[in-house]
Amino acid sequence: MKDEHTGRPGSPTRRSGISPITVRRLSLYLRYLEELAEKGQSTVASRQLGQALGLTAAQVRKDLAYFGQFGRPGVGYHVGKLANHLRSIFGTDRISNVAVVGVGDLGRALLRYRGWLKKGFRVVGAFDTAPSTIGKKFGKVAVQSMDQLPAAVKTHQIRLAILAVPAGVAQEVAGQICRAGVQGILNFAPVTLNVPAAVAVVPVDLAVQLEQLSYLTNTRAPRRRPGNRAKRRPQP
Amino acid sequence: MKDEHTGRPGSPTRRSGISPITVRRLSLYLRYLEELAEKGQSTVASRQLGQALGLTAAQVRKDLAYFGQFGRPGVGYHVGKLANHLRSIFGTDRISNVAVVGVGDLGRALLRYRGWLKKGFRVVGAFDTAPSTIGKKFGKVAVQSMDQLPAAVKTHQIRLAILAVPAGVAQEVAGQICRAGVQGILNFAPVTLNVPAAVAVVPVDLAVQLEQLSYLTNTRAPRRRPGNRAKRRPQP
DNA sequence: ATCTGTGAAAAGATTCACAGCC
DNA sequence: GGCTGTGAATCTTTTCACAGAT
Repeated sequence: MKDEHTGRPGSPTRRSGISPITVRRLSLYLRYLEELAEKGQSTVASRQLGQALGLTAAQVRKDLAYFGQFGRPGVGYHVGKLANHLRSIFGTDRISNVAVVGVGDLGRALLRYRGWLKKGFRVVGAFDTAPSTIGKKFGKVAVQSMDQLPAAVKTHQIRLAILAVPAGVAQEVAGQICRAGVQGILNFAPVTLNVPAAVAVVPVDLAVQLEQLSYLTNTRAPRRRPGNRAKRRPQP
Repeated sequence: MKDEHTGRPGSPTRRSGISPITVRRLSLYLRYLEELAEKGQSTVASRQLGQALGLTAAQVRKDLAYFGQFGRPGVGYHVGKLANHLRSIFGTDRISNVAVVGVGDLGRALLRYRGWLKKGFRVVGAFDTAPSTIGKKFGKVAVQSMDQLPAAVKTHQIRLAILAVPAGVAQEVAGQICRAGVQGILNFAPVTLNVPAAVAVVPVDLAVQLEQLSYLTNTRAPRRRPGNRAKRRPQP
């Protein structure tokens, strides 16, 4: 690491020592741990975790060893404790308030989604410019006009914004979001945003994912022949 | 690469020589090239491409050199030709038919989205089990019952499915999709799917992305101090 | 002068393999 | 027996740097 402050291309904005790719896996661990907790399993070995997620046991151990020693040799990891530790790493051990910006079809779907709280997020505001949507309620929140965003960020302590506006206005709206004091943007618009280094962006471009998928099906064995019994395996 | 056929953990299902991480960047290149094409720019240098997407020029050249020589020294890459080549790599130079499975809020949003065609995808079917949704139309397609999926896959040559069902039934529904002959699944359900090796899966878990974002805002400089003017930079 | 393509070097991520604990 | 944590080895990805094309 040589470029701690600007977040330029070479070093994709790594502040702490944990790489983005590791953080993603940590998320998957947490998801699976929550599943285990519901089933009442209180302890889990790196082997089981890896198998469920399509990773090697060594990978799991390396990832988890990033922050101290959590496992007990001969036993494994304590499901509840490990989950809590992961949450504290993500900062989801306390609830974060979130704004949805752009209330088109996607924005509405996100507003109606009822799984946020369980994951530590609460949608406390929805914002759009279209007069036809302003005032309407989706899920539990009513749509406000964009110029109310800065005030809402302050009064509700909004940390994150979900950007679901058309590509053409995404950069401009992202600017407004940053100026309002939001710390991170989940970007559904198919453009690369330019934001101050203090603001984090995580892109979610459906077209990119579909192209990824299309590429995979394109390069795989074109057609499954009957009798060529394929083994099941967890997704990447 | 040592494990060409099973797609086990260690080798994340690499059939061709291009790594998933490279493929993702190729998608971003295409997106930006389409933008340039609209603006009428006919040629682009690795430097510009990299700058726009937050990558080094060398990275861009390496990625593009994966498939023959496309650039002209002293000039750059031809926007249109490069875009076409990328599309042919993704298999989006011809239109692929897609099914949406699970017509909740998210599924509906996806059905109404009007950007598919431009990217080479056409949603030709929607499937759900809930009697209340069957027969209803969203966007241009009417919802059918799940047991019609296999027939639809055959008659419409459906290659890909978008899975947008609740986590609890995702694995089971994924099985139906695979048995129907679909080659790839874009998985919005927050579970790791187990599918035959012949079927590709690309996961899109919103909670995972939000946790990623939350982690970044958690570990960044907690509050931007005025006067500490942050430079703008493209998102990762 | 500008820009690509590409070996070689550097950096990063994953797997191996085993000492030590339960 | 089973399991973790971790250095060392291996494999992958990125960056450097420059020859050669326009």
